[in-house]
Amino acid sequence: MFREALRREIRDAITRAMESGAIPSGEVPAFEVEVPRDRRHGDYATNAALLLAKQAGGVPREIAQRLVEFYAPPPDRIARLEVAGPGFINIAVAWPWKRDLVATICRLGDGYGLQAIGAGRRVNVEFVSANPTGPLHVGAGRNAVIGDVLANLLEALGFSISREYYMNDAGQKVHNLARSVEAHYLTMLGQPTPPPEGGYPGEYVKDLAGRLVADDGDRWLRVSEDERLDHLRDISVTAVVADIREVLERFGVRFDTWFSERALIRSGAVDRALAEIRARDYIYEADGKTWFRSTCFGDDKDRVIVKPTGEWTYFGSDIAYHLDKLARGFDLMINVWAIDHIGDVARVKGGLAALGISPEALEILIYQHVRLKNAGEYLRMSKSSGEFVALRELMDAVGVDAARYFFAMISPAVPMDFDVALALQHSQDNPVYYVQYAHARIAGILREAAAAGIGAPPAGGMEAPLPLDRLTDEREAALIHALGELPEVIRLAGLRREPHRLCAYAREVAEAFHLFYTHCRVLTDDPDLTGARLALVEATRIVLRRTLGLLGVSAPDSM
RNA sequence: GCGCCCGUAGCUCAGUGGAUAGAGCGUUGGCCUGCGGAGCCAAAGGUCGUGGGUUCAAGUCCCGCCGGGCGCGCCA
Repeated sequence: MFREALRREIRDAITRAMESGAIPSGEVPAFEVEVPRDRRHGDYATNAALLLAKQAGGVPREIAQRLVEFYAPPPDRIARLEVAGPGFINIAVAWPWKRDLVATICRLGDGYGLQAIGAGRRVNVEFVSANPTGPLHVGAGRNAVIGDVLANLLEALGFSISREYYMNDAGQKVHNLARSVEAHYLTMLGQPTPPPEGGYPGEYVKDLAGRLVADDGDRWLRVSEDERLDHLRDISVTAVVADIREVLERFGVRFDTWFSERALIRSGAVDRALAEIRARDYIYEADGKTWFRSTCFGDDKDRVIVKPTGEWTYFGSDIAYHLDKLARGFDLMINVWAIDHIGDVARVKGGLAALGISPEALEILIYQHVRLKNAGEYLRMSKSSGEFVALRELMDAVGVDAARYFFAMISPAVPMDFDVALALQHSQDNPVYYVQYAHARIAGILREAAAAGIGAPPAGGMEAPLPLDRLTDEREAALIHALGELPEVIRLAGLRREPHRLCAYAREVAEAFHLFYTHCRVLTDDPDLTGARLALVEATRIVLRRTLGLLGVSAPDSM
């Protein structure tokens, strides 16, 4: 809020100073308006003079001094401007401007922080997309939160977002699932059958077979193996997808589109994509296989795109899939992938490049694996080992709010240790409670005010002028400063694809509030002071609820 | 071997080329006579893996090395 205005005004000051010859003219550098680490330096600081000095020569502190003279903002907005250190300009926001922000937030309500940067550009965010061969494990939880929160952020920035799940429901993996169910099915009907090579050992596989026996009895013994496997695959995938969908919904994630790879292949889209790449001469036949010249796009060797059996490799359908997304009108595709797919990034982009599509149309956000720790021991997690911990179990154990907050809290680029024992034993210590507690406290104050007949400020219109000039305390100032950062946090977290910034911010706001709360009583016998502080409390509630909302974490009125 | 990522407090992690590197947990010691103590205050704890380089300024950018993760499938 403050930052946008400061950036604009400093840019104007630079332009005016250049025009008058007070500083060397040239391009306006990409300067920063940042919060100084040491808050005694003021609310904000800019390095504009340092960059100008570097660019056009001159003494940084002198240039800073000139800028200060040309800036000359009205005193009801900036209380102090001073040149400091090597040439920073420190900026202290004046009280009237801070008080304005409180009124603005109360007026905007949940609209506070919304921006128009995206200008309606259509963005497809594809995430989770786990193979439908079994229940989601905890790694999918991290993927889900990163994707969902990023989608929320981009929506707040004015992008038009579609959330998508790509189901790899064709190919060997789902075939193996069908074989695994078949083995149990046959065994249950008196034909002992060992589990297949590459099969899935989980309990859910047996349940699927059991359900089939209950529903259809031995009907599927009396058909051909192909027919049986087709049916088993269909019912298994359907059941697994339903389970995945249910878990994700409980986890607060809803997709606009569940995209089927089988349907894509059946539509002929993959054949068409291949034909187009072939027309551009990036395809050749050798050893009975069809190859893609990925070496033309920086790969270290060419890749098979059609196997000797005539089946597509995953690569063919991947290309067709991304073409399909573009055909649906998206300006940008963002995929959230686990680190083990890092090698595929260049290949898929290469495939798209072969069709003349800019690599910038597809952005792949890589996140590191989640390691589950239990009392210091790392748990092996893979579906084939059968030893994975399901997202459902984790969610049941620590709660949706804690799980989401925890997954969101850590930068995607950093491998994450999730200590199950700790989460189970000390879930009360999870940082999410600190933030939620601040919200609950606020709700308590507003309840109390209402019960005492004190009119809390309405979230919508604030027609009556508030006695905000009664806000004078340094903790009030610090809290307002924190509230002012929401738009910038949303901007950075969204544009840099760094959802974890929201958690750091939520904590900051909660901390500033708790500090305010301990030192500044809200409900007093001074009506004006009470009114002013109630407005600040309401503004804080809006910001906390908004931030938690972007994280998909609840903002409870009581705990 | 090649490619990408990570290395910051005892542990888990923040950190936008900028001023004295920050949180949480854990440890130690304080604070409940009015709105929720799931809170507040204070202390201890760091050669930012390592060696160079660029810069007025490097945890941040570049190069080498060490340690770790993940890839380098006619698996998806």
